Amino acid sequence: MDSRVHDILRRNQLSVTASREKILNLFLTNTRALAHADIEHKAGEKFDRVTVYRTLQTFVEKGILHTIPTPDNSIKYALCKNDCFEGHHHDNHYHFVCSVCGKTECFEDFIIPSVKLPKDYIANNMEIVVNGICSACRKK
Amino acid sequence: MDSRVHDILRRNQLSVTASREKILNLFLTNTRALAHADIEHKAGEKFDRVTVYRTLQTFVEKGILHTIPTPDNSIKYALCKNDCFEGHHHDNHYHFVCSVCGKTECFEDFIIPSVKLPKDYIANNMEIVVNGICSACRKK
DNA sequence: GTAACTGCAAAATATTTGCATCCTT
DNA sequence: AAGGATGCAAATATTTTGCAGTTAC
Repeated sequence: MDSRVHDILRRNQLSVTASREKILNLFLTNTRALAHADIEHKAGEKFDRVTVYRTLQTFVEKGILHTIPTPDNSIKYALCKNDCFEGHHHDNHYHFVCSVCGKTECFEDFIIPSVKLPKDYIANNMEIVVNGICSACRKK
Repeated sequence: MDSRVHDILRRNQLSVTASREKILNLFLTNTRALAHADIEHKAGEKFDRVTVYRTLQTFVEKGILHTIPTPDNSIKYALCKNDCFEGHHHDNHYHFVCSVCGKTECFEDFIIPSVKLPKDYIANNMEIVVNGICSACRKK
């Protein structure tokens, strides 16, 4: 169990329960984004379907996780970085989905260029999903 | 009925049926993107749910429509521009979703900056969804 | 006439809600 | 002890599949 699990839950005024600890730990020990099914059917674990729904929803509301829209329109979840706590999302990041293995990753260290909008439009945030082939699949 | 409807269907080797004509016409006479429910419950029309699913899928496969992932993870569909025929998507466009009225639009006339990827990653295309307030809602 | 498309029924999936019980604080 | 979280059952909602009848070409 990752040592940050407990702190993150307390920091967000969430009671520390077994399900929350295990699910949050999955994200902390995993670089890729996870879908509901990835969590529910995780080997060796038996999470109740409803608990997974509710836990993910709670984490998103608290800003611990954020959702990623994928090309096939399934929902994936990924950890927000530190800046995301308190609901203030740090939106200068984008997502990469590998079309071969399906791995979804969240990159923060790359400049996101601003986009021009038509007159009188206001942009609040921007979601960028890049599709391609990850380094591991490219080398196969 | 928009005069382009017939041409577009023939151009994509699709037989011209009433449902396809009506659904395609909705997109041609509408600047916003439409969700499955928008079409099925369209006033004055009674489309069979299954026919809508199949028609949308066919249009996406043919490259007539493309899907837009929205923040609430519902699927919306929008017309591809001419360049998209034959399955060659013209991906230099992005989508705007108004957080007030929910209107989803497809903009093509704005430069999309390239994004740097980690070493050995290959980008095939990029999906950009901008959230904000459209001009109509801003003026209210 | 033939192949493709539609619409109905039904199956399969996915998501939400209610509630009694259990756990955290 | 009190409030919140869980897990089961059941209600809803969504999407897919099968198939007989209909339509386009």
